[in-house]
Amino acid sequence: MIEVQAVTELEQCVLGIVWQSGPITAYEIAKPFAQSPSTYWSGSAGAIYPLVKRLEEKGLLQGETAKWNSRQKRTFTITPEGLRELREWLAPPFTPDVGAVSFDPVRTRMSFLGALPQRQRERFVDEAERVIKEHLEELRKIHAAELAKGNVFEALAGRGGIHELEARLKWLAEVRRELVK
Amino acid sequence: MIEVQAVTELEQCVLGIVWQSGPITAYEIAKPFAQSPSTYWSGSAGAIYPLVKRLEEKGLLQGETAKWNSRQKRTFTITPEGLRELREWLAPPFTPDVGAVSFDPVRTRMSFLGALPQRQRERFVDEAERVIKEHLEELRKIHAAELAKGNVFEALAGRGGIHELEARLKWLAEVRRELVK
DNA sequence: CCGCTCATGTAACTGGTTACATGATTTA
DNA sequence: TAAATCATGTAACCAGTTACATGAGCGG
Repeated sequence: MIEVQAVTELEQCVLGIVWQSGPITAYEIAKPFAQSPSTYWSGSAGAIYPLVKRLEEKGLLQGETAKWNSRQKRTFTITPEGLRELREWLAPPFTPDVGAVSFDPVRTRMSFLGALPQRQRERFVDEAERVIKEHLEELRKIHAAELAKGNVFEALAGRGGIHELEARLKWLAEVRRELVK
Repeated sequence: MIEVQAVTELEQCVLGIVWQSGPITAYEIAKPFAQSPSTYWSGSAGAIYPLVKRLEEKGLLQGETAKWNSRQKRTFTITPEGLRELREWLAPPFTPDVGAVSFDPVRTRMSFLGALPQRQRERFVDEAERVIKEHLEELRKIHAAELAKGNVFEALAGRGGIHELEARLKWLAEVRRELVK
């Protein structure tokens, strides 16, 4: 019986960050999550510090305590097994959910929009458009920055997010036409 | 001090289902989640049964035990407070994350695609396109069914999902062009 | 010297998850 | 009569969350 200790999506993602930016501290790993426009992961210390410890115990990360002025900090590097794990996560075959439609709070609410009176339905669409446009602007700034830094794959990923929000706006425009009809 | 017992997104969603389809059993509430193409919520008994009990305790749902042949089953109806809660969830102002970009496993992986050799990067895009197209086909079928049933808002929501996956395909086509360049 | 950032953790909680258990009803 | 579906729950688990605690280094 093979011991298949599951690696979570966040763990895989951290593996990717360490691959790209290692040696790196847990603090530095957490930062991009905390600052990301996506709210999916908080990037809190309570998530990351135990996580890197776990990955180290699994042999996917290698920790090293370095001195930093008078104090010391712990940096992590990806191991060969970690890189293998990362590549296995990245490369097909994918788990079934990879191609699935994502969770979108606006879409979820849309199903029940009939519970609002007509005027509030239109306000719903207005406000959704507004907040999405705000986020879109932020994504465009980040994307420009990634391009400038030459992070090709980060930039490509960012473009994916932009496409998603643009699609959401296009959809909402359709919804509005349907509502006023 | 006001007792603000938070209602989760899944709870709100269940509230919406009961509003639309009540009186309804916990079993029937769970089914659409379990069958949904989205894997975000499992729709397991372990999620729904305790949840409806919670909502009943909060006074947002009203349970009633009805006889069903020789057995009995418990059906739930939304209360006036439940409807108020539902409308508050639906109507603006939204919580900040509502307009945020969603979690997309393909996009997450894209950031680290540099860890794969060139040929596997192209295979990544191929496979991603393939699985997304599969899901898209399923969404289109469901959308047609919702339209046929006259569920306007369900159909509109479904269209949102279709737009999202179409945007993902458009994005991947761009990525491929970038990769072979 | 004040406040911000860097840095490392722990503690309590929780909203889900999977898996299990049971049994009636319906349908092929 | 066997299999699928309807129906209701519980138990153990767990990967995250928020909040707390601590303290050094640094820029103005």
